Amino acid sequence: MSTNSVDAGHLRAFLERIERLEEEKRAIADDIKEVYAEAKGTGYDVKIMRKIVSIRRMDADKRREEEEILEIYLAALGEA
Amino acid sequence: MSTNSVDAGHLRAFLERIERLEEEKRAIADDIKEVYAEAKGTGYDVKIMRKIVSIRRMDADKRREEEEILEIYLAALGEA
Amino acid sequence: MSTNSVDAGHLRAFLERIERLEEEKRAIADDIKEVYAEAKGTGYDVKIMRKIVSIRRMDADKRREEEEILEIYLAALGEA
Amino acid sequence: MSTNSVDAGHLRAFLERIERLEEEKRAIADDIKEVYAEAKGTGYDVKIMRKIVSIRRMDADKRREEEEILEIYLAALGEA
DNA sequence: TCAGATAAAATCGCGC
DNA sequence: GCGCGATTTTATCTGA
Repeated sequence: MSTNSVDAGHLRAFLERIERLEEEKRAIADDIKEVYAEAKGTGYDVKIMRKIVSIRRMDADKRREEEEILEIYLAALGEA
Repeated sequence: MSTNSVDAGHLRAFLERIERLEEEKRAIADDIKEVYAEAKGTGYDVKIMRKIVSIRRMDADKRREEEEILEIYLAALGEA
Repeated sequence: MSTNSVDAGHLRAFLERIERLEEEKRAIADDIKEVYAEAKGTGYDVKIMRKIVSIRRMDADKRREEEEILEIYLAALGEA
Repeated sequence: MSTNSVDAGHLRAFLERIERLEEEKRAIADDIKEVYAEAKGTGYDVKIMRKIVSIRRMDADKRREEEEILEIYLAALGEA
C-alpha cells in the first residue's frame, strides 16, 4: 500500500470524525432553539432570555478570570 | 406558592437546560478544534480540510433542499 | 481647515456613498418582490420558485468553492 | 406546443429575471462592504458607522411616515 | 490585526 | 391582521 493511500485513509478518518462532531453540534444547537421555542410558548420573552443567558455567561467568565488571577497571586506568594 | 415563584422556577429550569446544552456545544466545538490540530500535527493542511468539509456540507444541504422541494411539489399536487 | 472638519467631510462622503448603494439595493429587492408577485399572479407557486432559486444558487456556490479549493491545492503544490 | 412547455418557458423567464436581479443585489452588497472596508482603512470605526447609517435610515423612515400622515390629513381636509 | 465562520437580531412574506 | 417561520442582515468570535 502506497504512502498516499495511507494518508488518504487517515485524512478520511479525520474528516469523518469532524463531520460527526459537527452533526452533534448542530443537533445541540437545534435543541437549544427548541428550548427557546418551548419557553416562548410558555409565555417567556426569548430576547430577554437570551440576554439573561449572555449576562450569566459573562459572569461565569468573569468568575473564572478572577479565580485564575487569585491562583496566580497565590502561586506568587508561595514562591515569595 | 405564588404564581410568580412558579413562573420564576419555570424560567430558571429553561435557563438551566439552555446553559447545559450550550456547555455541551462548546465542548464539542473544542473537540473539533482538537481534531483539526491533530490532523495538522500529522501533516495535513487545515485550510484545505476546512474547504473539503465545507463542500461536503454543501452537498448534504443541497440534497436536503432537493428533498424538501420534492415534498413541496408532492403537496402541491395533492392539493391540485 | 482643521483635521476634524476634513475627517468629518470624509466620513460624510463615505456615509453618502453607502446610503446611495443601500437605496439601490432596496430598489432591486423591490424589483425581485415584484417579479415573484407577477409570477404568482400568473399561477406559479412562489414557495417552489424560491426553492428552485435557492438550489440553483447552491449549485453556483458549490462551483465557486470547488474552484477555490483547486486554487488552494495549486498554491500548496507551488509551495511544496 | 403544449400548455406545459409554454408555462415552463414562462417560469424559466421569471427565474432568470430573479437570478439576474439577485446577482445585482449581491454586487451592490459587496460594494457596500468595500466602502466600509475603505472607511476602516482610513481610520473610521465600522461599527459606529453602521449605527449612524441605521439611525439616519430610521430618521428618513420617520420623515416619510410623517409626510404620509400629513398627506392623509390634507386629503381629509380637502374632502371636508 | 484581519478575514472568515458563527450566532443573534431584524425583517419579511405567508398562512390562518 | 397577526403570529410564525424563513430569509436577510448585523454582531460577535475565532483562527491564520
